[in-house]
Amino acid sequence: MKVDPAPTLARADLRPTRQRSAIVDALSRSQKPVTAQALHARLAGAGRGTGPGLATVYRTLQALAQVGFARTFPAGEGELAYKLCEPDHHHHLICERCGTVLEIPSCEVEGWASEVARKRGFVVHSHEADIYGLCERCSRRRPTPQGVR
Amino acid sequence: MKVDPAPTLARADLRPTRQRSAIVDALSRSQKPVTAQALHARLAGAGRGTGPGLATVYRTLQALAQVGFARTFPAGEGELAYKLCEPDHHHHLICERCGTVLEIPSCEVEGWASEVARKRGFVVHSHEADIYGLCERCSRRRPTPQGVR
DNA sequence: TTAATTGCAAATCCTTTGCAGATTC
DNA sequence: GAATCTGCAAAGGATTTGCAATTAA
Repeated sequence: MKVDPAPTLARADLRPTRQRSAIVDALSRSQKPVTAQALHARLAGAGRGTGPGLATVYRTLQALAQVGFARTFPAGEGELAYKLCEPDHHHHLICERCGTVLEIPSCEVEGWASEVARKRGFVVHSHEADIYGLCERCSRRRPTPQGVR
Repeated sequence: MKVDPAPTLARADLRPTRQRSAIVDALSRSQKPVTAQALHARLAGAGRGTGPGLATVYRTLQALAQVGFARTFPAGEGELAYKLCEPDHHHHLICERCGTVLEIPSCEVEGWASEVARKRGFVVHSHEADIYGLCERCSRRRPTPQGVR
């Protein structure tokens, strides 16, 4: 799923600095949500002391999430993991074993949502729907599950 | 929605202490998710210095959530809000203005979920689906929205 | 009597901020 | 040049933990 960081940064109205590009690049290589800490460690390990500072990682992820180019998932205790994604409306298929997240573009939940809401006098603004289970690869193996990291 | 705290604690396999009862009681009176901090403050204010300690509030909420008698919602930055709820499968209608959360017992998302998952080789374990919007009362007024508190 | 529970305060630990210097436009 | 970024280190703030005293079973 690797992607050229430039267009993403441009669309998010962020200057394409070396640090930000590295962050988006690393993020785009991951099928799983990544925490700021993990991303920071990963980038520090790669470029021999040349990775972005932790503060920059946080600031960038936050900026991406704010414009909808990244979504946050709860990870561990009090941590947030980020995953790059399109700002369009979509849902997620989340593997509980390996943490992989797939985007589901189509949405057939609309009807159900508005119907349920109407019955109780609610006006629908939006909805979220995520599916948890095992991805194809994981459902073929047996062993121990892992958390989203 | 007030409820007798005893059965809930019993079902959660927690000894019904004065502190825990107070916590469950306070929680059951709220239609909105409440943070541990807020709950602690609320209980301290009520009983004139006799409220449960902050640590106890955290421990109790955590225990309830673990057995499924409470659900957590993200609140503010890095905070969690808790709401008492049945451990059965259900979804939520969340008012973005006043923060009220209604449980929706019926679920018509099953079919959609398994169909979408099957197409990508996923095995479904569970799913979440929450609807955001305005509750009846709020949709009739205009003014400023409030966050979940 | 024994095991669970509480409170307090100290310790954790993720995340945010202030600011001077470096970059991008 | 002006407006944005970065990095560093110092907060900030919610949550967890250790431990002795208290309470439920």
